[in-house]
Amino acid sequence: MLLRLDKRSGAPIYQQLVQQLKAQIVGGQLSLGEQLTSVRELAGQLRVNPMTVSKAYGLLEVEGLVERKRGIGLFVRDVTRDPALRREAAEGPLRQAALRAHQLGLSEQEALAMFAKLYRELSREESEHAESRPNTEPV
Amino acid sequence: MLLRLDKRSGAPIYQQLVQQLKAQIVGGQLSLGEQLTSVRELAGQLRVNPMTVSKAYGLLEVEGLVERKRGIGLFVRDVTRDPALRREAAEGPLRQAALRAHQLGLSEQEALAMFAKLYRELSREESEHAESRPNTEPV
Amino acid sequence: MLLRLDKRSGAPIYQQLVQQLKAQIVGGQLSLGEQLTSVRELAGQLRVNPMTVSKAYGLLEVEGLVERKRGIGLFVRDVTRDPALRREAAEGPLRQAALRAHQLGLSEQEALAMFAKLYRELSREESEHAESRPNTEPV
Amino acid sequence: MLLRLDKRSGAPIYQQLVQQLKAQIVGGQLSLGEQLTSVRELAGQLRVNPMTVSKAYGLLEVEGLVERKRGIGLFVRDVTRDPALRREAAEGPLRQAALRAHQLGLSEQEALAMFAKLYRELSREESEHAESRPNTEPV
DNA sequence: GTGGTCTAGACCACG
DNA sequence: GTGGTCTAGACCACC
Repeated sequence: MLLRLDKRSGAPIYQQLVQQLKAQIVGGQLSLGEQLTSVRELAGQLRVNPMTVSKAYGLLEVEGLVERKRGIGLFVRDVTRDPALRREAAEGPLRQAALRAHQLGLSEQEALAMFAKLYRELSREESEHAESRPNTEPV
Repeated sequence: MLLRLDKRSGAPIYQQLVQQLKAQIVGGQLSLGEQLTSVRELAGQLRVNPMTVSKAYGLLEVEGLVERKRGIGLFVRDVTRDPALRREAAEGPLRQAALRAHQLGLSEQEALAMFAKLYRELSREESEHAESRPNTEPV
Repeated sequence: MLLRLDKRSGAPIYQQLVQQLKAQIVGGQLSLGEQLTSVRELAGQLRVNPMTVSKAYGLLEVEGLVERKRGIGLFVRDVTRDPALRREAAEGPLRQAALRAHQLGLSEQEALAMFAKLYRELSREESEHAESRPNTEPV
Repeated sequence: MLLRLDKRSGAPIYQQLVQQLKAQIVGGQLSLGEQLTSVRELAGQLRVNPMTVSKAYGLLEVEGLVERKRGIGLFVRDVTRDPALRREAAEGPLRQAALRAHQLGLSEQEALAMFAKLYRELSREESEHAESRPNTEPV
């Protein structure tokens, strides 16, 4: 699970977790039946209070995106992965970023170049993840 | 001033204002010596309490980006507009957006297309603004 | 914490708080790691609105003198306690007082005597504080 | 007239003026019948809006410390100069200064030494004033 | 329990 | 008209 907390954003941590986990479920990065990292381990990796992780997981369960198997863990449920929905879910952060780039006076070309570069970095990081990635930041 | 509040983001309103205003100052959208929209007017436009706007303005003053002229208003101070700084300031939101797009399983191409479209919408909105200022949101 | 608000001074309450707290931190009356009186309690003791105290605390945080631990409280950060800085920080109010004494035509001897007396009263008050904390003003 | 504005104090300028002028009248630095510096000149010297000086003068007149002779200027009226009153009037700023020194952890000895030094500087400045002092800060 | 944010509305200082 | 301060009270996030 590729999660990144933005301490400067001002948004509550549990909310950042919910949004990112939800995105990965809807986006298929977390596949049906996959087990979520345990509360304690994730809390350790993110250096966050376990209650915070627990709260986020709780909200995912309430929304029906995740299923709790007692004594075992949380698992991703079957979920509509409608491409239109996914694009819609991406719109908020993208608009936010476009706004900021615009306010900063970056040209469309500059902004697009930066965006593409950052996107590729993420892809690269995750593939490295997949190979060997025991227990360290970033998650 | 093109400002957009994201009620869903969880970040405090005054902080959203600070970040966006700071971006416009550094980005040159608000030029040196220009007067900021008055507290009361901006509060009215954004349908927000004047104290919230005032708090944001106060923080900008503390940071030295803005100067208060008593009884008159707030004015943009001289500020370094180093392009490198601007790109750096844009990085946070861009990375956030790239992350979300990636988590949602959007391809780089899809994401870039959406980003470009949103950026252009902003440019269009602002130019329309300039022509005829209908006294409505967005600001 | 020995804090005294001067209602007649015309200076905003939050600013009086900031200056006095800053002085105590730099002066070592509030030691490293010590927890500040909670917003609500201090507000109660000073008979002031909690937001006013909170605003003062917020400014101390912005200045880096104080650290917020979420859900726990505010704590004094490590800070240079250079004696020269302390004397410099004392100069403002001392000059102010000297000026007023001079303007009122008090001789140097008279003024010094009054100053010494007032200083000793403060020391006495604080030591009494330490022994038995009667839940009353002054703080 | 030896007047000093403290921009950092947060107290309104006109109030600082009132207090200092009042002190000089009660203290006898401004003697009976003496004419106050004109609004415009004082405003110029202090680099302050004339309305601010005017407001201060107006309040002195209301309090009966000063008399307006139309077309000529303001003059100091006869006023009780009870020494006890003068000491009382000095107490506020002195206590303020003692508090700050105490909060900063200055010893009584240190504080007294600083106070004495500042007091003497004022006396010296004023005597220099008396000799030749056309139009520059400090007033 | 901790601090933080926001609102609505009153009042002040300054030009 | 400008910005600023303060209050009272509601509600949130985190431990």
